[in-house]
Amino acid sequence: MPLRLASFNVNSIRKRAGAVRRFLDRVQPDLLFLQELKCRTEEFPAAAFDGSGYRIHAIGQGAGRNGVAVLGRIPFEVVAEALPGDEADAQARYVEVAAAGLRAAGIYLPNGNSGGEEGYAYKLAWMARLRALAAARLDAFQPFVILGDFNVCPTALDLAPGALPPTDALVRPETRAAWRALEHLGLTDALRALHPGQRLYTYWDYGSAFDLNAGLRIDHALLSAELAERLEAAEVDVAPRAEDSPSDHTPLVVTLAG
DNA sequence: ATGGCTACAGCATGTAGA
Repeated sequence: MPLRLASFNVNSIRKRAGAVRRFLDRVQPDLLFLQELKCRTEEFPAAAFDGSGYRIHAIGQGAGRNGVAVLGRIPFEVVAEALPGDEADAQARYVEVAAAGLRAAGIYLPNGNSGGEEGYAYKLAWMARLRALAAARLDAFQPFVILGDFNVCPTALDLAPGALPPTDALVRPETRAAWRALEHLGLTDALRALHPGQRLYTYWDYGSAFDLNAGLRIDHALLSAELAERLEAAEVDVAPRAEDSPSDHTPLVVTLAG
């Protein structure tokens, strides 16, 4: 049986519970990682998933910020609710599970455009901690995937021309260098590996950006070598972005051979 | 290169997103 993993930044789960339920019913991922819940853990609209066959583990945050979750139709064990070395960080940006013989980390990487240079430094520090974690997993030969909203356009191919200024935290040279440092540990960018040279986006700003296809590729799945060898498919599922009242992101779906 | 969106807290706008 292939294993299907998905990631979806929902921009408020309370607004998008219906969209997520439709996605689950249609695509049937084994594990789905959500970002930007924008609610407290106890406010997660779990009732919308009654009868779906999915178990939910949400890590919310107050003040309508951040928040991640994992929904699984296969057994999974939550092994971390914060990026290791980051436990004191109150921001809900990380969830890691053990399932189907692998480790999967769902992330909501800091945007880095707010809070001035301090805010940007937080993003780079977070990326450095993520790299240290990935290095430890790879050193242990642990089948490992990191997926989620990375808030990084890795190359010029990953954003519509002119969509962002070169000073934006999503494309700054230091951001891209930190992404490459992750890749160079031996991780495979699943979507890019199967679609080299193609302009594929996972985010379109509200307004006219979707109609103009002026998007960004900022949601990613990075695979360890064991999982890269099993990579069968990686697709952007654009359908949820075309619905009424959508998230500004749309799901990324990765299929691994069983 | 933002906020012309959108969401949230909370009740007037400010913050954040990317």
